[in-house]
Amino acid sequence: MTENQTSKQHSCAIGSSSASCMELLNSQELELLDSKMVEVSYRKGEIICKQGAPATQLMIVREGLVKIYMESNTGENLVLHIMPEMNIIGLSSLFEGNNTYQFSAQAYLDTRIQVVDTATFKQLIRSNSSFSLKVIGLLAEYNTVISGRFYCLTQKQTYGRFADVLLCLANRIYKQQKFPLHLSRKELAEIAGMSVESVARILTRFKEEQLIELECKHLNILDYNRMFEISQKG
Amino acid sequence: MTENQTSKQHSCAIGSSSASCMELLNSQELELLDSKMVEVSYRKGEIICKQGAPATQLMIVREGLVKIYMESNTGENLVLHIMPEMNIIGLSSLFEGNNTYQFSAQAYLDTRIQVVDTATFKQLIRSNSSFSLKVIGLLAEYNTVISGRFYCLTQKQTYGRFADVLLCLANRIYKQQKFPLHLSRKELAEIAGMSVESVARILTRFKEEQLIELECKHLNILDYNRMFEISQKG
DNA sequence: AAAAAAACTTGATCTGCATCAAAGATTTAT
DNA sequence: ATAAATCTTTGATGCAGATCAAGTTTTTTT
Repeated sequence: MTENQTSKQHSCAIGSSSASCMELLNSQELELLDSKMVEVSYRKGEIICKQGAPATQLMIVREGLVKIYMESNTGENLVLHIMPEMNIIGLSSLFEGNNTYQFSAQAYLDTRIQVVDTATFKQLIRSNSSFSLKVIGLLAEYNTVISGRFYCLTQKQTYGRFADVLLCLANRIYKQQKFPLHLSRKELAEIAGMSVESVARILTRFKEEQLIELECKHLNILDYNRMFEISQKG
Repeated sequence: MTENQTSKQHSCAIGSSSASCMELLNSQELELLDSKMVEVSYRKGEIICKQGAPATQLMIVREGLVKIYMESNTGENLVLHIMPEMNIIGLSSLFEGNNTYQFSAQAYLDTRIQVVDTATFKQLIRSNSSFSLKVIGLLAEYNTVISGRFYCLTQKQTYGRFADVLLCLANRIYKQQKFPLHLSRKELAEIAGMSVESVARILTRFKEEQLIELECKHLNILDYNRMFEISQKG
């Protein structure tokens, strides 16, 4: 009996692929890229790009962790995506008639970014079909990530969404069941799309039920299976 | 004084671009495509592809209107996207490790679809860089559409979302302020992400306030500006 | 044309979660 | 070390919108 496919959705904001598309470029193309590219470093918390600004360049994350989010009039942000290294910010402005960023980006950690103008990037796409195919793959993956989050934040309720976030941190970022919880309650709330108070309540509940252990800023998922179950049930 | 960029978001499920990427193919490539392609017709309401099924092919919408949605265990669907002709279903399965569709597709109207296998499609991407760039543009646009909907369905409340839907129908589909309302309340509810009862209540309210007129299945937006305002305020 | 089924409307109730409020813990500044 | 500021927890309240229920209209079937 196969599990219902629809239950596989999770709100993890991080994609699973990792290979860089840059390694598909030949030396000549790399040279072009190098000559056009600028490297910029951001400190934790700094804004990398701003919703509404002209989208003339792409930003390649070389190191760090970046939050891609939409700002709302109410000051509450919607996190679309979290990007570790080897991801590209701004691919969606490669479509005609999209001359401004529809999102902002902020560094979660100290982050190193390579900036290229869209024209150069398009030139690389034209000249190298493997590169182009890889970019399509990346965009396709971003689509999948956002759709998954869309589903979870609209269909699951708070406990399921929060379980998702914990599993995402464990699986995609730290790759172990015990990990340091650098993110504040506010940041967790933002990712899970809920209020800070809800996060606090859910955490205490999870502790009570011995699903997790939380000491000296380290979170340990004690019962992975039940956590997974909660994330699935919604 | 420029308007806040964030207020420009709308939950319209339909993109704005229209040009086909097929017209960028040369005669040889078109020949290859023709030899590999199969055309299938679907009646209104029929399922075109199913979430969880192996994603081995792409479907080009040549005529009609298609709903792209995610199914949930509760039977409530999440509409990701509505595609008129010249759109491609399944581009997001062009990413490695994505071997099943993460969505279902259903014909809103009688629809004509051209089916191509992913391998052939990838071959075309490799051989024709303009085509490839256009595909990237399409994917980027889909990203934008889904992000916009994601924002609206999570940040706006029912009246704003419903105003969005009416404006989307008027602007993107019928291209006039008075249009036939073929969609049932249930379908409208699904698109706007709310219950059927809420749709009914909002419609009567809009009629009371003389924002719209609804007679013999034709909806007329009487006060476009206020409708727009409502959609913005959320 | 009558009966059955489906779609729509309207009011009443319920509920998940946000918001408000206030106390306790931790971090930062002095 | 002490004070100030920020973050976190916990309880109380409020509300948007879902669900429930029952009646009305429209469509489909026979």
